[in-house]
Amino acid sequence: MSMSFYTADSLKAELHERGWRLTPQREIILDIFQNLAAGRHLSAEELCELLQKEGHDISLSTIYRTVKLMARMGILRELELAEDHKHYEINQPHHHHHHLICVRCNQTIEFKNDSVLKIGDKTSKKEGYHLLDCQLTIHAVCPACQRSILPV
Amino acid sequence: MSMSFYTADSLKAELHERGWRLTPQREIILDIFQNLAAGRHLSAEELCELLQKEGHDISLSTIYRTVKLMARMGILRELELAEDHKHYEINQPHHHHHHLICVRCNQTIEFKNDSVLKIGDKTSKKEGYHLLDCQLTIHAVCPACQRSILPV
DNA sequence: AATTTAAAAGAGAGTTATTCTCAACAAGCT
DNA sequence: AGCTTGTTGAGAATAACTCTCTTTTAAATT
Repeated sequence: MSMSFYTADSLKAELHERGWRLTPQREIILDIFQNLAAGRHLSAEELCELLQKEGHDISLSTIYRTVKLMARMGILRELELAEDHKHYEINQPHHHHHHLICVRCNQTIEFKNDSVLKIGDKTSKKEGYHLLDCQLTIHAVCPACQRSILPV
Repeated sequence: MSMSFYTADSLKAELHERGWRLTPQREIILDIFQNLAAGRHLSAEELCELLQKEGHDISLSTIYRTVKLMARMGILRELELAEDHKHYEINQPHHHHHHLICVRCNQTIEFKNDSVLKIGDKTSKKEGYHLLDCQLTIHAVCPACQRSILPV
């Protein structure tokens, strides 16, 4: 199972294992995600704005590269919500949750379910895979949209 | 729970409920997916090629519109595999399966698990949502990539 | 501490999946 | 048969993301 908390040091160690480097940009981005409210996720654009608001000018290229890197390391979860871009959030088993998405209005509800991670663990182990993240995504129609006559 | 099989007639009925129409294009695309081998999925481009091979010239615009429509109706599942485009497959509870994806080489394994659909059912019911589809996606590192020294 | 070297950042161009626009067409009701 | 309005097709437009290439810099080595 993936680690819960990364410090700058543990990130540095893991990067060095692969011949990579800890840069200020990577440290700052990790910090942003770790201080985000539980369950809050960001798109690349949103992360860029948030960084600028905090006085960090990190290029979009670097942001895209970094979130993808961290997702591949298991530090971040890459979410495919209903919008046309990805979202990222910190990957912490304690706050592990899933998403119920309305395909019409895109309203999204987070929910927890302990069995899911167990299934993910069991399945990846069985195939010899090293688990990074598992997500249950439910596509459905919310109560409001069921009622609406509009063919949205 | 969503229906298993759509005929041209049941598709027509469901479209008409919403003031929509059954067109030859929609009928042909439904037919393609229903005759696809179990578990086989197509991207919009692949679907376009397959249609052409069978002598049906349906524009890419229509293909994109149709698969999205059918996904929103619960007829198709919209899959986010590791590639940079979506895949679609027929949504049949009997053949309901999930995906284990290697984040490094993108190799994907399909697996079944009966609990997942139950969780999806229970969760959507609890929130008053009408279930269309639920997918468990596991991101992991495959055995080969764990062994490889290359930092892919 | 200075040197070295290869990874990473930044800037902006490039790519590509997907959506949008709008005129022409046609499904299905009357 | 005619009418209404949803749908198609063609291509332009959009936007998320990646790539390229030069400059910078982390960090290992001396």
